[in-house]
Amino acid sequence: MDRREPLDPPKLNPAQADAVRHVDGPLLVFAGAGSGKTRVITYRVANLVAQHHVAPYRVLAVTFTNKAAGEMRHRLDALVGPEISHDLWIGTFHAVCAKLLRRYHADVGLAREFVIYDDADQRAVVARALKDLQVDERRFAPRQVLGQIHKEKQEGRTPADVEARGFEHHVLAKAFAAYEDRLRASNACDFDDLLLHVMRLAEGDSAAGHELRERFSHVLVDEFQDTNQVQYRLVRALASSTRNLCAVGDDDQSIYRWRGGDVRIIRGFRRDFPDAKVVKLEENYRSTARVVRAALAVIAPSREREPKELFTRNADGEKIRVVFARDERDEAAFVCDRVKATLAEGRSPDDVAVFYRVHAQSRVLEEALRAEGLPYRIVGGTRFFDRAEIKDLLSYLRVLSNPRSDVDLLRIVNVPPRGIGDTTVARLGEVARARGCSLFDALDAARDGDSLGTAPRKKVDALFLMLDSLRRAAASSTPSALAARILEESGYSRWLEAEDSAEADARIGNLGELVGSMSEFEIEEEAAGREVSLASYLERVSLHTSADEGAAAGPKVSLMTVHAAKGLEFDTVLLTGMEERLFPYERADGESDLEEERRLGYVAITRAKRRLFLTHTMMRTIFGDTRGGVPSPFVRDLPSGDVDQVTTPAARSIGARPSSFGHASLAGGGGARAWEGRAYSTRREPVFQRQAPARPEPRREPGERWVERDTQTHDDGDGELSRGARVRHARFGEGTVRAVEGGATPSATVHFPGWGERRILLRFLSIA
DNA sequence: TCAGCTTCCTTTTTT
DNA sequence: AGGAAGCTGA
Repeated sequence: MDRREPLDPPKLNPAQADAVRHVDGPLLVFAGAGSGKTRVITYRVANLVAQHHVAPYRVLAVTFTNKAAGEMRHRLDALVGPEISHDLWIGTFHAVCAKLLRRYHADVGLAREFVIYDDADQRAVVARALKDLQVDERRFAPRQVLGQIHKEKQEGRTPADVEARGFEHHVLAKAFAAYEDRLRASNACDFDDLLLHVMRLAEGDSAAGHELRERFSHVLVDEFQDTNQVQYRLVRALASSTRNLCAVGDDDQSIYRWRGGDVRIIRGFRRDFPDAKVVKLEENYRSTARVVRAALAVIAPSREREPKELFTRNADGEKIRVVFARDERDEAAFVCDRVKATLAEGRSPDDVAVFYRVHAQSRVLEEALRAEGLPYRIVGGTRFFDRAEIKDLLSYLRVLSNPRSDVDLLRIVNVPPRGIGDTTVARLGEVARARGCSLFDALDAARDGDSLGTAPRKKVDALFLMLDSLRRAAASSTPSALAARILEESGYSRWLEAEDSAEADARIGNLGELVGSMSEFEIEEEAAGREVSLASYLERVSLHTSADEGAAAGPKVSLMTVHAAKGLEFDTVLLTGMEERLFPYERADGESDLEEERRLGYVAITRAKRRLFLTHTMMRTIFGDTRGGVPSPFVRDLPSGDVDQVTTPAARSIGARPSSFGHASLAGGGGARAWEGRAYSTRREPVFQRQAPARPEPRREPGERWVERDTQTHDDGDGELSRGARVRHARFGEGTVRAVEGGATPSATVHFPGWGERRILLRFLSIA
């Protein structure tokens, strides 16, 4: 994100000042897009602490993402100084609750080492529960059932509540109950539980509940329009002793209904807090007047909005371009063209963003950018921590920390292969059930007795002994050292090495990175004076995800879904796929879903600071079928006076006319050109590619399988790399070599600015 | 145990 | 179209 405004107060406008000055009692801030919300939040917190002597540790500010929390912390560091900022409670809902549960775990029936199950773990639990229930697998897919369970949990309901809804919910209620039982037995939580546990405590009569309600004097919630019922009840409870609850958000930007966010909460806040002070931030400082008008035109038809008047004093700026392309490839060619033109103006690729409604649209865009050698990054997508080898290693660590975690044990019981197949695992499951113990204990029990044949018994014995010895090692070593030992003693490293494939090498590299990041974590935590334990590392990892994996080095065009774009801003925005069925997405039907699509369109448009393109195509191939494209109704809502129509040559050559509005002005030049796909790029404007890299970087991170496909980044390792050399790594960018290690898999220790020292296989480095 | 085949599905996604 | 997950045969 590029927020480089100075931290010393530019003048606050009256509304902003109003919000900042408010001290006691409930406060609701409607923060329009680009209205300086973050500034208001941070100044208000600073004001509480500095002017009103509120103890920093009694201020709680919650966000939805780590990134938002990090930014808030960063800004407050600058405003009030690190010593004070350090004591403020700033974090995501989940991180804050995890921290509280570290203190109150016993009150909710968890052991101190409880683990947090991610999506895949949760699905595994549901799958096992469903198997036990012997329900029709076709009617009850784990994924679906898990989704239902989350929906219930996000509304704060229990299996009993579901059961009470009637017979047709019986299976769901049973599965839900079994899921909860299994989590509890595993000493594990899902993400919802972190919040639910704390919410129930804070609403309850226990001593812990009383403490929780007294703990914070001021509670602040960012992106309040996306809160779900549980989150709302949680912050209400936490703020109940003082009622100093400050909610900041914009109902027009509520786009997460599908994951529990309930826009009615922000709209109904005044009903729940009739004495709330309400402030509306309505002046937009981000965008040109045309962009603001376009955004307002798109959101205007929405019903049930909180009334507000977004305005700007910025100049009109450039007209918005609505671009009619032939198909998605032509659209991509247009995008490339605009990127080049922007670079030719001397701007950075960082200034440009390409948005789409669904990930499936990204592939064609990527291909085109890559073919043109334009640097780009995909924001979102698959995460480092979802990679199989990473999850394996983490499962080892989690089993060692919390042996009751069956899901983790199951994951690694035969990885690497050690002759403990499905049959043996099933037997172990029976043992566990018969004794009412965990799988880990069943492992121990099966070492003698006759539940297993001789051969499997030996294997199980060996596994148990290995885990047991690692467990003892766990007590006395750092997480990173333990991880290294696991890789050694479990045979995991040897297994991968034996595979001797590019993919296996990549996996080894990933594991190396993980271990490296663990040492980094240890150093950081020690420096901050915090206790370093396996449990604390695991917690950090569970709550920490792709968004923080860092935008790697080098300026790049950003590609992302509109959802991922919320909260960001860019000089130039290309909003693609503005067609019926795609945006609004066809599966969003029903009035309230359409309203949310509209808000999504509003979010997309308001990201643009200066220049905005909306593209649509005549036909599009997606999900395997080709369809004709009708311009999105949102395009038709745009104010005609602020829009220029453009038709790409390829589209024009097959007779496309911007007929959808009738006030079109055609882009000049270039008569009919070929039918072939690249028509547009054949008449590209003169481009000075001084910014474009001579050779395109390999495509990488987030989003991809971690397999190095690009041979030119290989360094054959014949000694030309030495201390002090400048090298480049796909994820960490440029760095300086500190040491080189030879051997079968030569590697180097490299210092990357912002990342610290990493040990990296030479094959992943190129000379910078 | 595993590669290769089939079938199914496909919005958005943080934690 | 393309990916993931499940299944089957060697």
